[in-house]
Amino acid sequence: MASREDEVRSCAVCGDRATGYHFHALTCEGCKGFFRRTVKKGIGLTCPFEQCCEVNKNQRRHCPACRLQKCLDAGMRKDTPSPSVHPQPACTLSTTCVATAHTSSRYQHFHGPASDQVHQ
Amino acid sequence: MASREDEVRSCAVCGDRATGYHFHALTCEGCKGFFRRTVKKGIGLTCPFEQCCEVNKNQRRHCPACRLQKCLDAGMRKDTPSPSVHPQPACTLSTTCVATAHTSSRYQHFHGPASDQVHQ
DNA sequence: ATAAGTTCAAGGGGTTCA
DNA sequence: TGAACCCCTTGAACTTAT
Repeated sequence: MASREDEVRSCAVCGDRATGYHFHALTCEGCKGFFRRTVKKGIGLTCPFEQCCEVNKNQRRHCPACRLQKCLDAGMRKDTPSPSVHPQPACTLSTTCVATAHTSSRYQHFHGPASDQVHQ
Repeated sequence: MASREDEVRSCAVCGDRATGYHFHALTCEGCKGFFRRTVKKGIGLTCPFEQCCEVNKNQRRHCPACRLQKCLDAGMRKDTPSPSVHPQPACTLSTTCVATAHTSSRYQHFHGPASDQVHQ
């Protein structure tokens, strides 16, 4: 139908109108905010059913667990620099350098419910 | 190395198409701008991991700290030879350190994640 | 011709508040 | 919860300098 090149782009999670790429997936403002908040809280969500609730524009609010799951399935994730091979601390000798690198509590990651990522 | 004009010249930092030499290294427009801006700001970037993130065309935005590191490794520098301008690699002093590092001179500066926007 | 600097629209993450 | 807004970073295109 939409023949225009700037045809409506729909949210990869709920199908609503997408506003752009958010956390690596084309999503609407709603799912963008939902994902940000949820990941930040890092709480565990549980689907009261079988983890297969439908997630569309009208029902997306009904089951956060399934919505989050769909977000992840859509490829959403906090920006995690891809940790290449196993990190080889180049500066192992420099006390100063290593000290901060390793003891830093910011050393947590991977899509995880990590609190703060590489962000402002 | 690449002295042939027909050969595709790729950015020494991210592999994207290079547009020429910028700050003494063959780089793309993106890394050129990134380097200029970053050095100018002179803020400390901190990698949430271990300063070993992959830096390619698609991921270069994810970890500014590692991107800057790779710029330096590629030989980029402001024309002013005065070392006071750019960060002083903690590892440069140690031969061993440099030797073990998979790339070359890795450093890690930490002016604290104060207000920096280490973020893509 | 090259490389350094400048401009500016787009991208995208965070915050606010109804 | 999500629309609206804010603001920083990017990078392509352009201008200036050598």
